[in-house]
Amino acid sequence: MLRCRSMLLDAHARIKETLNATIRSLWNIVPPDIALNQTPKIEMGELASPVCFELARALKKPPRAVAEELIRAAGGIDGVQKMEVAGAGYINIYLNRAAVVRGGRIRTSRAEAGKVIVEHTNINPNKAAHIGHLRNAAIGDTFIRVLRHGGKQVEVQNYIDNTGVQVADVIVGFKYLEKKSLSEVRALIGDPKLRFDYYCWDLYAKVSGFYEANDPKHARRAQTLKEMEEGNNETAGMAELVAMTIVRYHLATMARINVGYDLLPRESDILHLKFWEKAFLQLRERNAIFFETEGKNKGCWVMRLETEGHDDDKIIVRSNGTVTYVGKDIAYQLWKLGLLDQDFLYQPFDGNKNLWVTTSAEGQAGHPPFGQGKVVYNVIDVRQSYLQNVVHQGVLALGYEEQAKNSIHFSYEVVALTPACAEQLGVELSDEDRKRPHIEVSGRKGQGVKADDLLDTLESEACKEVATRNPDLPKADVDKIGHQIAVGALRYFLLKFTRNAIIAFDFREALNFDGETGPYLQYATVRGNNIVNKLRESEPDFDFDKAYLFLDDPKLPGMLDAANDIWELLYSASRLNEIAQQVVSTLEPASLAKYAFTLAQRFSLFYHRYRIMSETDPDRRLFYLLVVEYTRRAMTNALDLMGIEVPNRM
RNA sequence: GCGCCCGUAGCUCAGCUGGAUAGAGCAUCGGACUUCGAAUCCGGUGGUCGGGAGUUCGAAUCUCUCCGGGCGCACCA
Repeated sequence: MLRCRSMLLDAHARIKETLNATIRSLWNIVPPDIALNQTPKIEMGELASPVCFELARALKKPPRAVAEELIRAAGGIDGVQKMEVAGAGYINIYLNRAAVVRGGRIRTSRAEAGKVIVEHTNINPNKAAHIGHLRNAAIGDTFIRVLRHGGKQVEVQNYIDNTGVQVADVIVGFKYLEKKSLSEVRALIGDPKLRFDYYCWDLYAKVSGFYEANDPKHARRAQTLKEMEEGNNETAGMAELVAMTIVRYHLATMARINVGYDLLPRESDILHLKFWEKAFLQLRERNAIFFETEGKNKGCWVMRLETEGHDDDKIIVRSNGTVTYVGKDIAYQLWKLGLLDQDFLYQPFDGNKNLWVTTSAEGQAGHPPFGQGKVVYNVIDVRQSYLQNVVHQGVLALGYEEQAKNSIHFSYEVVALTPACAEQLGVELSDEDRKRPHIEVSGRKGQGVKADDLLDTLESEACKEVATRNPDLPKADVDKIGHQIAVGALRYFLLKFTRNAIIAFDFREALNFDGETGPYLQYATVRGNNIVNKLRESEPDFDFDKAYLFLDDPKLPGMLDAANDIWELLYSASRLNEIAQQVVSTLEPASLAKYAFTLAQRFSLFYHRYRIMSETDPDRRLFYLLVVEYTRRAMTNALDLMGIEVPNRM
């Protein structure tokens, strides 16, 4: 039997099992899948199964008659108060309300065997981060929080492509466009008045123009890449310095929105430690790649994809012997899955023992075991589906079917700009462009919203609000709360869209703090906390354990049955684990965001409708307090899973 | 040309493996602060779910087709 960690999920399993067994014994047929849906209204029970519609056909009886018979034969189920026939033949299931609420206080989350590796962020270290990168990080970080909540052991990797074309392009900019030496670049980095990642953002945008005018064949890029790969020269030194400096900016930016990592694997180390050679031997031995002796790909090692013909062959090793990005990614993927006979060396990053970086020079002992993932998630936008598929095929071609299945591309759509927003940022648009639903951001052209700029704006707007609402609050507190609200607004904004929706970014929408936004959820939680704080102030001797003890009070079931609106709130609060599990199985963090919003709405409704502190009936007052405690806890947990903090006040 | 994604209210989006009267937010109109804080709450307006056909007891959801839009398919990453 499945190991469930929630009273509700246990109940689901029991209901399905019972109905399944009853159908089998009653009619001697193989039961269809027992779907459990939500009812339209809480008064109709919590769960509904339409299974009798399907059974009616096989049994040639009306659905309602089938439902009657099935309910009678099923008998009682632990946690279920009653089952009823409803509508044209639904089975409506009414849970034992008190049992659900009592079960909600038990929280077990034992660690599960088998490590999960999640790779996210992966920004090319050649310029400042933009909103697209924030979406990736928000999705990836929320996902790892949900996995950990479910008891999974998770390792977070942020891959650093420090020897790629994008870094090379910025180096070309420094060396040939600005004619700067390594020491001059170093001086630039040391200049406290200058944001080096922003500087590179602009420089990178100029490089395409430079190529057009001076180097149409991109010879300088090729030369730079070659020098970077060889190492031990000024170009390689500059690339290393530039890339790792920008990595530090990226980490600082992500830390602002509560995103962190366990390991930074670097492409340069994959090269120097010859991961590719190990992977190449495997691929060649298993005939996963072929040496092409004729045609357009003559002289290359190619991978044959599942499609017909040879036109779609993917080049893995170029005719000049260099490896493509996909080749290196296959090697990295094999390492993550524990299928490569080779490991990195590791060092703490900037002396931080909680964040490690790979190295090919001198490793340090005492690092955690990295890699060897049982399941690997790669959080990468949908435009890379084709390449991810090639990597997947590579793992499969080596015969690792199980590992290929557990190697998952967590894809999501990009962040674009509304035409109005693009123009606001100075992007020139044609009349055609203005009619389009969105304009793609382009790092190459320097078009886009920088992550830190957006965060700065959000923070200053939030601080303004906090200051006007709390005139006597010290500045340090205003800043702290403003920051928390800004992060709440941003992370919720990035999470509320389902992953295959393109976000058309717009400042007005992103800077909104009303309605379906992070601050709304934070506000509801703060209000809940304030009710408790207020009570502590006015009645210092009040014993809060009494509210929890009320769980076992014989009056609780009656009160729950009498108030459908309150029950709906508590039931909603009880579903967090169920939703978290759904996020993992569907790879859809947006459902957590939507859930948390609905919960906040119900909670807001509750504290408007009921006076808690001034309630004169002592039992009723305890009951309401229990509701506040129970719900604010669920809200806080839900927000935490999204990386959003609850301010002390707002 | 091949492949993937999208089309639901004026706008931005939800709608779980098909299920009961298609939901939110924004915008708009009208109400609610002397009682736990109005970043809130209550109510109104607003939808032939892109068109058509099919499967089904039942379709926004599945299949086909057409229309409209986005993205991918390099000896770039």
